[in-house]
Amino acid sequence: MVSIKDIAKQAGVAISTVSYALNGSPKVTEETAAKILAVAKELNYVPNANARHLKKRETKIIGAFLTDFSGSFYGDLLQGMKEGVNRSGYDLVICSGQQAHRLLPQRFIDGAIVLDETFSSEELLKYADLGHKLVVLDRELSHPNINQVLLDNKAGATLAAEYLIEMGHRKLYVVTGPKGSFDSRQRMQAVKQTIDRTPGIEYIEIEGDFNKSAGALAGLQIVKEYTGPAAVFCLNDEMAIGMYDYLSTTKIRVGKDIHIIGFDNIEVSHYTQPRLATIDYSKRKWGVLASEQLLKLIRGDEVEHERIYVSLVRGESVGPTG
Amino acid sequence: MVSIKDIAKQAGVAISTVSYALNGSPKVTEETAAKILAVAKELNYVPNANARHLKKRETKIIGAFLTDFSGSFYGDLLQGMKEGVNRSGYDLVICSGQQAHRLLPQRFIDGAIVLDETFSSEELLKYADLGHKLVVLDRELSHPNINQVLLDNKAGATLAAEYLIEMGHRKLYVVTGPKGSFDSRQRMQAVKQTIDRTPGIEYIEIEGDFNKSAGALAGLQIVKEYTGPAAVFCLNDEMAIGMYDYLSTTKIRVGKDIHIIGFDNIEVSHYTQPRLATIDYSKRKWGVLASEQLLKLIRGDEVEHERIYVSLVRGESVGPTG
DNA sequence: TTGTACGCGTTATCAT
DNA sequence: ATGATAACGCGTACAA
Repeated sequence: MVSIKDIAKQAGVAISTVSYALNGSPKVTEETAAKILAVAKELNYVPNANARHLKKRETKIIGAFLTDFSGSFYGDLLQGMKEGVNRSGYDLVICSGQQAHRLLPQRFIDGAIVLDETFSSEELLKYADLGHKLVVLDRELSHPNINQVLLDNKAGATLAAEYLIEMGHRKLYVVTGPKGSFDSRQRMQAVKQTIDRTPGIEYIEIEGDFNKSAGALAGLQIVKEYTGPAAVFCLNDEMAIGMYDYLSTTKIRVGKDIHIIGFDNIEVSHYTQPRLATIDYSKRKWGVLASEQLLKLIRGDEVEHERIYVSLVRGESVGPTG
Repeated sequence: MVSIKDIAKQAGVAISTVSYALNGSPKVTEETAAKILAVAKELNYVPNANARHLKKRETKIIGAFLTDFSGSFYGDLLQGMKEGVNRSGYDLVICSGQQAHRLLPQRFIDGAIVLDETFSSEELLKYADLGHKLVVLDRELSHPNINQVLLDNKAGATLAAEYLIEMGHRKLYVVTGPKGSFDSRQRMQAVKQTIDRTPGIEYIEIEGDFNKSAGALAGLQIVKEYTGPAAVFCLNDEMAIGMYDYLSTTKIRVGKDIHIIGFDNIEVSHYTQPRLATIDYSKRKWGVLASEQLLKLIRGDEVEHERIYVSLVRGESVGPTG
């Protein structure tokens, strides 16, 4: 590997001169700088990031931590994050799994955006205490080194529940996310509040986990106890899709016998028959905002928690009470 | 930040002793080692990866380069890669975009898996020349530091074309990928060879780019010149989905008037009505194999190019000639 | 066990 | 005003 030392030798100047020249410092003559640049190119010089980062104590890299890489959920979100960090000369890398956590404390990245239920809050707080900067998208955490950019779950869930009620439904299932999920908890709360405001609603809760299979299982249960039209709020689209899958093996028809609404407006939802009603929000903006907040934290700017607004997408998966 | 120097001071030993102890070297008494470990924990010591990597000249991190983060295409593939690298104590990070290329030459990662048409072969060869290890999933490149793990495009495309012909179709459209795409080229070649073996096939090529919009445009063209049943081989599922989208706005029915087969068996395809016929392969295995090959390259083991086998998935999107 | 050179780039300080 | 010298960041591993 060629280092600045090699360049210095070749160009007949001091090591520091090479460093200054490569960094465009005005401390070097244009002439000398040009010569050094030429030599560097000739030797195929590439700076060793590890050496630079060791000295500068920053890497200009941001990490995004996800539970897994599956589903079409993350595309736009990550795209947004990348846009946000690139704009400020940072790079984005996506990581997943317990093992990869080390990248943060070992200073491999300058900060992290976390959307990973399995990343414990204790661990996050520990890192924050050590001075690492974090943005969380899936929980509430109070710490000067942590910023939150959360979905407006309550608004979304309220919209969904009101929509079902508006369409005349009086028997209302909710298929929840996993026990520990912040998003799930918030959405459930909002549903309950909405129902409390409307007399005569029958409310049944089915525990899910945000995966397709949970939706299928919930579908099975609902069909088993089927007595007449029912409405279901799957707390995310993934589970709604799972429920479609299961129902397609029965004679129960979505939008007629069972009315379903989801949350997230993932891409697959566009292709379901009938079109799944759901709650939409801009995943790209979410990503951009999250990365901007993180960079502010890193720069030491003032930051306040942010919220991502949502809207209702109607679909034929919810019809009037039959 | 606390460094081994702080630990050494606190524990009353030499810096090198600390380093040995932390790395579990037998050169240190169990007693001393225990004490040092205790001090390290007490001080919340975390090694600085940059310093270690600077010295060891390796990072134990592998990078996967993708064109973008969109679509449900990558999930299993990345999961497979992660499994593969984790098994050997490496971590995986996902990168996208021109900017992020720097991670490789700057030695931020020990090697890269590339599935990104926009990453030029010249650039890849340049890095390979500089000694960096690469696995490519989307092109053929001959270099001792580069290994290929490619789809068996020819087998897949042949299966697809033969399926359409078998079902009685004699007018055959192919919607291609972008001009530079290796996969697209290989698939087209195989289709042509298959057609050449069967007399009386009408063959029409429509240029696409592997995106949904190209499929929609191709659909438009096909409908415009529609005279009777036609079969279409979209060289990936994404475009097939785009074509479905467009056709759903017309009175042309998939599987009756137009018969469509795709390639990739992405998740969305399962939810199309009618079910899209396509070419399937294990994306997870592809990822595992790619990472294994890269690690072999890094270790300096012998490696040969690998191939991922494919199979036909029948679907109601292809019916008999009407 | 310990002292120390080393990996490589940055930058403050000093000499010309 | 230019540019050279050297300390520094932190962990590793050889020599003593």
